[in-house]
Amino acid sequence: MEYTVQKLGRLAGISARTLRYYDEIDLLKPARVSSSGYRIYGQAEVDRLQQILFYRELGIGLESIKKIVTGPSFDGAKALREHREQLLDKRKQLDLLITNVEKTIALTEGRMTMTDKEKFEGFKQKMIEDNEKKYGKEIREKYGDDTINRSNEKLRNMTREDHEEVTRLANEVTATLAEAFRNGDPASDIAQKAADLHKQWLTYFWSQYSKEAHAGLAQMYVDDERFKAYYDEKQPGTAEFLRDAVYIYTGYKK
Amino acid sequence: MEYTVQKLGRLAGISARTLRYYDEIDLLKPARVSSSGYRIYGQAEVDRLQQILFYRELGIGLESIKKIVTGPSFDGAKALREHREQLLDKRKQLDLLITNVEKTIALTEGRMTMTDKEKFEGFKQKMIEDNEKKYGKEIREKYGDDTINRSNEKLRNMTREDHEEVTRLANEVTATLAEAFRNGDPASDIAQKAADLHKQWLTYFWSQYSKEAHAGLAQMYVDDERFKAYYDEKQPGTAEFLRDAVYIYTGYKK
DNA sequence: GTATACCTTTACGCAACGTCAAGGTCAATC
DNA sequence: GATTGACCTTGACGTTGCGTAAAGGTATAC
Repeated sequence: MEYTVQKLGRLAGISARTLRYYDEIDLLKPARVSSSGYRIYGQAEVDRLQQILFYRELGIGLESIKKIVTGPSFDGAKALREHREQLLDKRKQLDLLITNVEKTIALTEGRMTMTDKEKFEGFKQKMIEDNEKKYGKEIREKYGDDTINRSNEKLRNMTREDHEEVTRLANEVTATLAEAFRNGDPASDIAQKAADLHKQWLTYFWSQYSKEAHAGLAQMYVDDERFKAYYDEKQPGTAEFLRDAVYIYTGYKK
Repeated sequence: MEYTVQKLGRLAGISARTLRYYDEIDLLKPARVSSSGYRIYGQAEVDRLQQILFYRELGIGLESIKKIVTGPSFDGAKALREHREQLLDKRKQLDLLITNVEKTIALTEGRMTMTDKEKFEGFKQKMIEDNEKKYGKEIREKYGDDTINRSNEKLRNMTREDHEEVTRLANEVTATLAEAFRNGDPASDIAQKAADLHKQWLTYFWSQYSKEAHAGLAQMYVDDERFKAYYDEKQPGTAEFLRDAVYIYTGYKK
């Protein structure tokens, strides 16, 4: 059986242009060229094309594929292992990206109702950026990728009701926190209620709540100036107050 | 504070070329141009650049970023949600890729010892390709992505010992199968032992063994000609024989 | 004989810069 | 005041894997 570019293209599910390109870069040459200049492919080329497409589906670059399919003694398995490493790295990055985007969505939506949108537009970006860069890494190192990924799952599966609940909780946290702050005692009932609400809010984003993580996050609120700025915006000292309340709430020693 | 291209680049961790490019595409124009033609950036540009880089880290294209940061009433949250969908799709594809690559590695390595490498080089590719294309899809549809992904986990965590065990098992399967075939009865002890070994081999790739899946796979060995060709290579009829043995082994009705 | 479906080569376009190249500018040092 | 070295400018080509015309020749069916 002999094929012209289009026929072979249809057979393999690729365009004629692709075949011409493969010819151009010496990846797949036609078996012969007809008197009128047509590219004619035979069975051997069909087979080879299948190999090429197989590797291409794995995301390997054409140059590497060329080495794999032309080099007679080339170690295909080694190439695959190397490629696998690259893919795993890529996925790690992608997971991080998704985490960031999802948290960004949650945070912006959750906080849009809490504060003046316009005013915070620029600030929010920076806050979230730093939050994610620093805090995302720390959490991942501490609790492993799995925890984070499960957390992503949770976010992904959030319904509209969940979202409303999160927003409501976020508002309640700020309100309660503000009230407790006027009181002044992080051990007071109202401050502990704020800490508890904060925990509830948190569990919407973390699949596994732990006292240590909660306390750690509270400390981060103080250490990271932009985070701190967010909480302190209405009342300076609120970030520290929340941290103290959470410390007491979680029974975490200072 | 005022910055030239390189200074701002250092501050933000990007190249001067990138800044010139952003100028060129009207994504970030300098505050002013000095008498000698130097680009001079101010605080507003620094802030804007941070926004740009934030979105860029999320993998959003520069054109979209332009819309986000220039459009005054642009719905950033909506853009993020859409972008999230894209990322999730991307990750799905990537997971599939990784699955394929890993299975390919396992299969090629596992079978390299079973047969003449040279001879099968081209054939293997086709077999695996079809196997993956057809069978990967079916399994995914039937058992869901999670099963497959957990299976990936398993493969990812394979140690050298695991690998040797897999290779050993693969050899044992073929040897036992060949012996059983000479016997001729798929219900015989030896044939059932082959089916059992095959199951053991399988569980290295599937996290959740099920009789249905095992039987289904056995049937596929017969239906798919290339798969069939692989098993039948030494002894025609072996694929059917294995299927019959597995059917009996799993108690699956014909 | 002609319609039309196919083939050819040539070449620009895409995303986001990296990387020379050729030449002007700034600040400090001799 | 001249030189030096670090910096700046624009221009333009290269990267990857093709898509998409454009301009023109060919095979096949009616």
